[in-house]
Amino acid sequence: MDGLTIHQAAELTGWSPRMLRYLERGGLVDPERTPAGYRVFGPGELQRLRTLRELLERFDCGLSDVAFAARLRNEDDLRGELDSWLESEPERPQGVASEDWLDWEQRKHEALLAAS
Amino acid sequence: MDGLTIHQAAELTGWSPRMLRYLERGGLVDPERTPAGYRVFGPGELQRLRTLRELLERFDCGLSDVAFAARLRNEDDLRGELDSWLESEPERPQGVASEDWLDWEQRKHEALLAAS
DNA sequence: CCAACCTTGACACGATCGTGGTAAGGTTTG
DNA sequence: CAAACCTTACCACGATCGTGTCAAGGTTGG
Repeated sequence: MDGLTIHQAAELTGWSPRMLRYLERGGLVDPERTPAGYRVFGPGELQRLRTLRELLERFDCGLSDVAFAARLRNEDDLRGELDSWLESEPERPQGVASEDWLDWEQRKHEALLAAS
Repeated sequence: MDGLTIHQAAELTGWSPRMLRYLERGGLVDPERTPAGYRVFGPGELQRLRTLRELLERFDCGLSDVAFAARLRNEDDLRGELDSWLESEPERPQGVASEDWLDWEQRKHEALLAAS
């Protein structure tokens, strides 16, 4: 057997064995199995696991976010509809905020100061 | 004033006023304001809100998912890294599962039956 | 000026997420 | 065969999400 056990993989990637199983349930990793059902992690999987860790921390996002990004790649209609919905976002006035808005912000600050 | 108040918009879109404010906090909608700070919803925003409802139900996803999709559009490096991570996914054997895996599945069923 | 709106902020509550632990049982190895 | 692994299946717990409700106060229209 030329692969690592779940504990060894955990040791080398920084994940806990518990989390490695959780990641598998979420479809984010998919190790091979021995005939007896033991998970076997190869070098590629180790790299993916380390990179995943780095990704999550660097961009401060959750596993469900990554899982959803995976959905976006696989489900074409979801990606399409979602993309066109986001496309239609009416961008706020690109210049300075409207006088009205400034006015409102200003009043808010006054109110805050008055309250303290 | 040629826009709708938050209650009217709620009535017409199926969202609650509470949720409309929540959606705004999440950056998923961004209504104009009157000088006094009252939200003003235009026809475009109403349409977006209805479409959002439909999206969420049709694809069974959450607001945070949509918000994350928005992040993906705006943050190029996030999209890039995430995409290349997903790209590297070692696809499971495209054909039938390996004999080993089948074997394992079979044993699992036996174990389950034996337990009951 | 008063009723009926609107605003923000807070508390609350069930559901899910990310994690850990532990139990019950199969496997591998010295 | 016993120790040290592995497996799945649970219970638990804090954090966050999606929602409702309520309080305290500003705005507006009859």
